[in-house]
Amino acid sequence: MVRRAKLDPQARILDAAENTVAELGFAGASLREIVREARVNLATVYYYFGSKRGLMEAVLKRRFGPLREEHLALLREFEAAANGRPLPVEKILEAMLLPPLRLAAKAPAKHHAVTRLIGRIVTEPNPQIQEVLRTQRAGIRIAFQKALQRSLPKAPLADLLWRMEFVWGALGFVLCNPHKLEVETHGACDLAKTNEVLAEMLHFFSPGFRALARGAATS
Amino acid sequence: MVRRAKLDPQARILDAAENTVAELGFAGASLREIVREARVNLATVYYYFGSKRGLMEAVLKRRFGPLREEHLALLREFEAAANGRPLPVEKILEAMLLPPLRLAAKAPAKHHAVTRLIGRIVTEPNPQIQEVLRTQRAGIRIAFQKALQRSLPKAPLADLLWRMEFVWGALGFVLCNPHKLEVETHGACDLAKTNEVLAEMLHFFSPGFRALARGAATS
DNA sequence: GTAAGATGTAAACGTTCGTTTAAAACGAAC
DNA sequence: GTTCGTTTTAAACGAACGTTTACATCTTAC
Repeated sequence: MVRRAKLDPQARILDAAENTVAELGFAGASLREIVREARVNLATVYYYFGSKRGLMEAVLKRRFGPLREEHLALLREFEAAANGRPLPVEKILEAMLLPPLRLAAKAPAKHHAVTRLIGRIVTEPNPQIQEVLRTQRAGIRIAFQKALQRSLPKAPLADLLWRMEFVWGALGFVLCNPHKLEVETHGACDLAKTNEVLAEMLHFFSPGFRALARGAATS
Repeated sequence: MVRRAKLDPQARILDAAENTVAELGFAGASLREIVREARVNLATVYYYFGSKRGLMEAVLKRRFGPLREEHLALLREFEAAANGRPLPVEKILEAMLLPPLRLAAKAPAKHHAVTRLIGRIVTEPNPQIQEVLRTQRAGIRIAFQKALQRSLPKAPLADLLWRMEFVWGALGFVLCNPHKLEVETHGACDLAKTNEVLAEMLHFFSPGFRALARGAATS
């Protein structure tokens, strides 16, 4: 809390906004609540960010910019190591899942703000926020789709796309409310154990993708 | 629209509230917007539902009550047909997935209100709403967990719980914004084709569960 | 020291929110 | 036709919202 005061007002506002949005959603987070937590004047938000929407965009960009880079970097790293061969689905899945999971684990134990922020976008109703997210994540979806198509050339595109959506959905769901997850499973599911979660997801999703290796699923 | 006027004010309010919540979320949906669409007076909401929260609870209960019944009925039906033998995971998954998917397909083409409502709950920030949902869905989670444990007795509980969360997450995600789904996949993913979606999910998830048949996943 | 530009603040703007009040309109019973 | 309980309505309440304005306070340069 003492160190907080040393940060620029900008950073304090962004942190407070992230926390509040994670807790109350974009519509439910009010500027007055945010500036109270950030210990700045209400007008300061407008000085730095222009409007509530501007602040929310900044909140999202601060997290999704680096996340996007990490996604792409990991994919490129794996592809470089593969020497031109198609990646196994496990590696593609790892590149999809690891960056958000790492972000989740990095967050302080009780404050899953980042995590819940990421999870929240899945169902964000506000069309303006949706648009920001869409542009922020442009390219990511396509990069992974291309990688999967190379890895499973015989798989019908529709099957691949459906399965990608399922993976994103499962990821967003567990990111969204890690505390609820932990409670309802009586501690069996702990999002903080990154490697464990990643392993669970890889073991669960890989067979489903590999079933497509020989072409369309039958029956 | 003409038929709408024949409905009780209660039903009109519930319909309007469902639409508005689906579009704007619980926090974003205002009573004044709802009563405008329902063509009733603002105070009517308080006469029938007591408060905004009461209305929201009624909106949720109207959908989740029958959904819950359908879930349990389907599970019982399959178990009756199995004559005491454990259900194959495909049947359990079908009982999990089919009721919401059917509800989604039943909705009029352009108005995916029910669908998006169900999807929205995944990340609903409001703790009060969360509590309503938790009680509404109590039992469902456990019923499917029990069925899965019977079907895959050697699978570690934690693995089963994780996988169940992934399934719920994937389902919620595709329910949440079917239109976005259709656009971003250029029409390849159409939630209205219930059988197709169900088949995709079954083919994707079953292998992941079956991999647990012989015990814990290794590596 | 002072001028100038960047940064911070207090106070108010108009709007919309959830909620309440008190009275009007209605339908069935006698 | 009057009474009584139910349903509907218009109007207002205080509070909170996003936003703007005008004014203080700093920092830096000359």
